[in-house]
Formats: sequence, C-alpha cells, structure tokens
Amino acid sequence: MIFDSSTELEACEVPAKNVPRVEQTEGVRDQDETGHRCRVFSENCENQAFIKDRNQEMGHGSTSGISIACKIESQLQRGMRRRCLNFEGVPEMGLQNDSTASHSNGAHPTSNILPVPFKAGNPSTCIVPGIGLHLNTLGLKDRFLSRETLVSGQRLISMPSPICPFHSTTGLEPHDKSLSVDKDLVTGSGIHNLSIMHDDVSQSSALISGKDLHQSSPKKKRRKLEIGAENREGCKRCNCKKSKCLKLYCECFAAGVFCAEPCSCQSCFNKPIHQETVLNTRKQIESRNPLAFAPKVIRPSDPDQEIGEELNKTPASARHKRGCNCKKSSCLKKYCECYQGGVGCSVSCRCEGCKNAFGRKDGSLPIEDEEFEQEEEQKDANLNVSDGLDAGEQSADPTNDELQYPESVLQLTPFQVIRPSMDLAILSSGQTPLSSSLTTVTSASFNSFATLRRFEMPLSQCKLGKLARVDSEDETPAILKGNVSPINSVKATSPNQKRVSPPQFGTRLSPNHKGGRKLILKSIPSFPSLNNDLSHEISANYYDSSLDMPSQS
DNA sequence: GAGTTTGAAACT
DNA sequence: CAGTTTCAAACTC
Repeated sequence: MIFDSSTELEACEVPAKNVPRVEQTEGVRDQDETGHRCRVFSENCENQAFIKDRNQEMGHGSTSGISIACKIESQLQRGMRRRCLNFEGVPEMGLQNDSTASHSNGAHPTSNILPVPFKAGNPSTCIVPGIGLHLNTLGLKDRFLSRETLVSGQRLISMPSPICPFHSTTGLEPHDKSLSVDKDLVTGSGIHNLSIMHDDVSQSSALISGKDLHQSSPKKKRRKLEIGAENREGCKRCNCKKSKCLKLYCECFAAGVFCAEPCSCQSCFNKPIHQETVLNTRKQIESRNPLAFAPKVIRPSDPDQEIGEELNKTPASARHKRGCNCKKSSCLKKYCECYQGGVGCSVSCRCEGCKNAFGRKDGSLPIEDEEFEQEEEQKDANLNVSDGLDAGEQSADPTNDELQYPESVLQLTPFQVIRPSMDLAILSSGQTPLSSSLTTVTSASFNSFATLRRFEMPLSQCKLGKLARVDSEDETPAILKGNVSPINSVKATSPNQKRVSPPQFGTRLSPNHKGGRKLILKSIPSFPSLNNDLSHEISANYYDSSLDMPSQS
C-alpha cells in the first residue's frame, strides 16, 4: 500500500512551523477552561480537547487521559491525527450533549460517531461526528483543513455541492490555500469555508463583522455563474431572506458551506462567526433526518470504467436520493431535483407527467441508451416547454451535458464515485484511506458516508441483506449482496418518514452499465467473506480495486 | 428587475 | 401520515 504520507505530513507540519500562531479564543476554549494542555498538540489538536471532554464526561476528572492520548497520538503519523482533527466541531459544539445522549441510547445520528481518536493500532478510527459539515471536508481537508485545523484548533466547514462534490478539486490551488489560511488565521475566526479561504481580506472582514454582503442582484450573479452552479469555492450564492440560511432552503447551508461573499442572503447566520448556531442547527436537522445533508443525487459508480469514460459519463446510473415530486414541471425544469441533478427519475419519484430527459420515471431508458428516444423527448420537451428552457436545460442531450451540468455530470471522476466505498471502508474497518486518495478525492459523497456511518456498528456484524434494506440509499448493500435484484430492494424509509429509495439500477442501465451492479462492484469488488470480517474485506477490496494498490491486508 | 411558478422543506 | 404553509430557486415577462 502506498501511503502518500508526504502530503499528509506536509499538510500537518507546515502550519505548525510556518504559520504564525494566533490565539484562538474559540479554538482553544476547551483547553483554556481547564488549563490542561497537551504540550505537543494542545493548541492544535481538537481531538485532545475532545478527549478531555470525554474524560471529564466519563468522570476521569483528570488529564491523565489527555496525556495518554497525546502520548499515543504523538507516536502516530501526524497525517492520521490530522484526519481525526478534521472532524469538526463536535467536541466544541455541544458535543457533550450528544455524547451523553449516545451513552444513554445511542440513537442519535451522531451518537456513535464520536471520534475515537486514538485507537491504538487503528488510529484512523476517528469517526466523523455528524454527517454534515464534517464529512464534506473529507477530501478537501487534505488540502486545506489540515493546516487550517491544526493552526486554528478549529475546523473548516465546507462541503462541496452534493451535486458537484468534486468541484473543489480543480479549483483549489495550494498557493491559494496558503494565502487564505493565513488570512484566516489573522481573522481568528478559526472556521471558514472555502469561499472565505479564497476570498480576499474584505471577505474575511465581512465575515467577521457578520454583516450580510449584499451586492448586485442575486439573480444576476446566479445567472452569471450559473453554469458552474457554484463558484469554485463551493458557495451556492444563496439569496435567503427569511431562513437566516439556517434551513435547508438555503443552498449554502444545505450544501454544508458557509455563506460567503457571493451570497445575497439577509440576516445570514450561516457564517463562521455563528459557527455554533450553524452546527447546532445542523445537528437538529440531522436529528430529524440524518440524511438531510447528504447529497441528493446518488451516483453509483464504476471507478475503472469512469476513469476511461469520464467524458462519457451520464447521469443514467445516478438517482436522486428521495426522488422528486414534480407536478407541473414534467421534470423538465430545474424545479425538478432529479433534472437539476442531471439524473433520471426513478420509481422513487412521485412526479406526474415525468418527461425527464435523463430518464423517465416510467422506466424509459436513459439518454445514452436511446439516442433516438432522447431526441424525441427533447423535441417533445422543446415543444411543451417552448423556449422556456434555457440553454442549459436544452442541453439535456447527453452530448451537451457539460453545458448544463458541467460539474454535476462531467466532473465526475473515479474518485468521486469511489468515495462511498471509501467511506464504507473507513467506517467499517477503521482503516484510513490513503491520503493520496483523499487528496484527490475532494468529493463529499457524503450521502454514503452518512448513511454508512449510521450503520457502522452493524456493518461489521450485520447481514448484508439487512444492510441493504436498512438504508436503500446506500447502494453498496445491493452490490454486496451481489445477487440481489434492485427490484427486490426494499424501499427504505428515512427516519423522518421521507422516502429514501434505493437506486434503481436494473431497468435503466445503459449498455455500458448493464448488470448495473458492476458499477459498484468495482469500487468494492468482492465480498467473499462478508460474514466474517466484512469491514476488512471492504477495506482491502477498496484499496485493491479502486486505487490499484496492493491490498494491505 | 419585478412578479410568478414551482416544489422542497418545514410545520401542523 | 397527510395537508398546509413557508421558503427560495427557477422561471417568465
């Protein structure tokens, strides 16, 4: 197994050496409260704070736990530590409550994700505390968070778009990062989203001031940059007026990013200075629906295939998590989340008169399968919608996908789709994916992560069939089962009663994806001994197949 | 740019 | 769980 440890080490150490330390009034809050500091990591190690909290919660009442943990940690690869560190805010953000709750019933979505920071021999068993903001940075962190987090003692909250979780990969340059991180340090806010990191000082100051940034017409802005859907920092350019950007109405909030300069929101609380509010709100929403912040579009993947066919990638195999409920738009406008996500409708959808060009609910073949049919549909759509469609929407033609869905569709990379598998590996086995992969994978395929996380405990024990049933959003189980028919997949219900339907592979797969499971099987190629040691199998297989690396196991 | 439409999210 | 309201994006004019 090839560890890209250099990257990690660099990411970890650079800030410590080169970045001027700025007192983090918030970041070191935990330490300050008790005055206990782990000499080596105290200022940077959130996990330490976490450990302290945990020790206190558990009645240890002393810093011995901290010291031990720090000692242990000091012997670990710093990269691994960092990975733990990046899981944000839980210790600081009322985590105690959660952890307490978790002790009692473990029912809370984040109950079993409290970082177990330094599990000897399995240091990466840091489980993400929450499926929201934290996860979003799984990929990004290797390029950004590490430094940010280490220096500030807090974490960066940022999540790429659910639709385009990969956007940041290309847009974020290391040197940009450096600059922005330093600025962040100056601001002392300690928590920033990528937008901030890339914005200039005025942006930071604006954030600090907490004032809303109203510029030109939001619509203009949105239009101007619409093709990209988001700016490269991940900002959604929301225009919220009443939600305070603390509801899922807010695209930024829903995407797990802070509102930033491009936004035209009012009374915005989705800013670093309201970090606590944001996280608490997220927690609340997650408690209602653990998948609330999961990407809406599930993209089954075939890493190998996509590596070579990335440009041919179509949304055919992807599905909206819950399905749409369109009544009037015929799933031909961006009102439709499926259409917006560049995926076809599925049986999960409750849409009426579905004419989704990416694939109709009734089982019409996806675009790449039936060009003719697609053309007909396009004609139909054009007739019905008249010129209502903008250029982007007219690009429903698969050959024009990148016009309309440059990010959501064409930015797909093998890694992006691999991510769920990786997450699975992380969660189930505790093995930390290679940093190199993480570095590359900026995707916040967070849906799977979240989904899997919820079942991380059962994952190593439960039957696959149950897994598949428990959360149909996770395509892995279907694959794991191997012989399970998608049709037979049991529709799952999300905790909030909303439907979370399984991806429908069987009926709409393109020739390329025929046997749809192949899409995933390559991510997690085989599970011969799932019963015995599922997690390790998954982990090993993940590395083997997805990264073309020799299995470590 | 204002107003309307739309459907998801939130609420009851 | 269904119905209603709220909300903000998408869309139209």
